[in-house]
Amino acid sequence: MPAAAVQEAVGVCSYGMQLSWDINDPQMPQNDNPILLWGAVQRQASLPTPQSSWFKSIILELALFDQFREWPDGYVRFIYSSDEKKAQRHLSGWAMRNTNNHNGLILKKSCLGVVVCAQACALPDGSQLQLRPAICDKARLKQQKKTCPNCHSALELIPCRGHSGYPVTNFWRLDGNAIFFQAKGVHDHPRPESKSETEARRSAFKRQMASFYQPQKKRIQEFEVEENQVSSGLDFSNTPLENPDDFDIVTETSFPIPGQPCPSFPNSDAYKATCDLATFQGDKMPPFQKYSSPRIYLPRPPCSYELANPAYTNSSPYLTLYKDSTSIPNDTDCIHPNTLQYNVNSYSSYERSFDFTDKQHVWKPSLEKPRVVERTDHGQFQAVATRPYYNPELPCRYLTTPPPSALQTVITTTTKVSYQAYQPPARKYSDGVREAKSLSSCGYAPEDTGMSVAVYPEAWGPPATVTRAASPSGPLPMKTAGDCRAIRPTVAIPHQPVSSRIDEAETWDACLSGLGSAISHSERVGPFFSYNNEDF
DNA sequence: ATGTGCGGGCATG
DNA sequence: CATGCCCGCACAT
Repeated sequence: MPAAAVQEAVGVCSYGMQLSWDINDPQMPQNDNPILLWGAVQRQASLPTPQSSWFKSIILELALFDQFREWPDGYVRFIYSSDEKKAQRHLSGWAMRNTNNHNGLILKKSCLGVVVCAQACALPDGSQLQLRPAICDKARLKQQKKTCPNCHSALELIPCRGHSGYPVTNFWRLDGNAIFFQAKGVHDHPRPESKSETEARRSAFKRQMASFYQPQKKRIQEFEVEENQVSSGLDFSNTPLENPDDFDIVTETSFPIPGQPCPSFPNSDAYKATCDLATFQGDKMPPFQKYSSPRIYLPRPPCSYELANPAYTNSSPYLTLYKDSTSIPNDTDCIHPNTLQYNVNSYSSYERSFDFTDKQHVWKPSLEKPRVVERTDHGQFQAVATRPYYNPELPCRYLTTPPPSALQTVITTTTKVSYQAYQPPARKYSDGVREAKSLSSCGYAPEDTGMSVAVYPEAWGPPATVTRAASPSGPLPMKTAGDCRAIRPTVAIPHQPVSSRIDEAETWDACLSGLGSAISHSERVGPFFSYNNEDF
């Protein structure tokens, strides 16, 4: 998806965030005049002419719609194209369940949180279990009766209390050719496994098991006899394993070992099947447990990692690996440096936000436990900010402008405590910011896109304040983002030195070539890039 | 079996 | 009245 990558690369925050609207507004902003829009983009961004058609189409797409975000967090708003499949399905990486808001026009979903090991046991790689809560109520109850695949202690559902004590809510609204998305609240828990990951593992698990059971029929029958004696979970410790090698379906590259870069992205059935062993404990399981290798039941790559060397540069295997096309990240979230701030602070965000880098660079397991909530005397859960509260509107070029009044009004009038007043402890905040700064200036967008694009907001040319062009007849005022120099990107190819000073013309050339290479690269590695999508 | 969306109903402030 | 949340139902995957 070149456009998504480019949108992130050029530092465009989000289209939705630059217009003032609220999901409850009777009239949603319209942007139905691409011609005028293009003119505005050209003028305000001082784009060189003529532009190639592909560039124009990308700019238009970027200007008109946001690229889908799988992990929205904070009080954010996006406007997706009504053609966006994931938006049509109201997908989210977070486990969101439908919530009746008695409004047929607006679909409301609330976050279910994340399922963790009640003992917060450390997986062999140092990470911790973060399962996706089942959306269906019955399935979720069933899920909670299971045990941790690692230590067999109980599973615990950490509810989301990120919206003034209530779960984070997401709102979806189809209006014309746009799908409006609005999120309220900041997730106060680790990310669960994404839906696509769950589905991928599930299908892979079935395939793997199908191929496994076929030649092992006789043996499986024997296993099942014993398995029935085991109540639940992955407790196969009492079952025999005649030949462990027979069950070593895990590739050597399936899991990054702490302190050791993972050589390739585990985009294989073996990998997925491995993950299934971790979390699908309710399924019929072959007796793997006896095989002591942690590879057997490790879940997905670690979720609690800290960047061991946040100031690393692109002297890493990055170039080699992306050429190899074996390790392409999938999440288009939070690409631009602005969002790094909270991603770095989010101890669970590394998994996807840095899905690329955490496989190529040395990470260290975080000692931080995922228990981000504790009960208060009132039986409520209280956030114990394992990452600081942040206002996502601020890093998104709203540092000089107040949040949209409409949103503010809605939030303050529909919650018990206004979010402006919410000030959880800002533990590690300064560290996170520092890391973010390091990251944002380290030379390239470190996480995903799988493209060779570097973003240097501070290096953008003459300030060309771009106000997102909306419909001239739009009923709502335009958000004037004073710092929004989004359409004047400086994009570099990764092998270019970060610090090299180039004049403006060269900058623009680099931009174009960078975009071009990005697109060609993204196309080249499409199948890998879409791992986290439904079409992998 | 599970995910998803819809909508009734109830409680709360 | 908005909101949160429970429930059942129908339908899709």
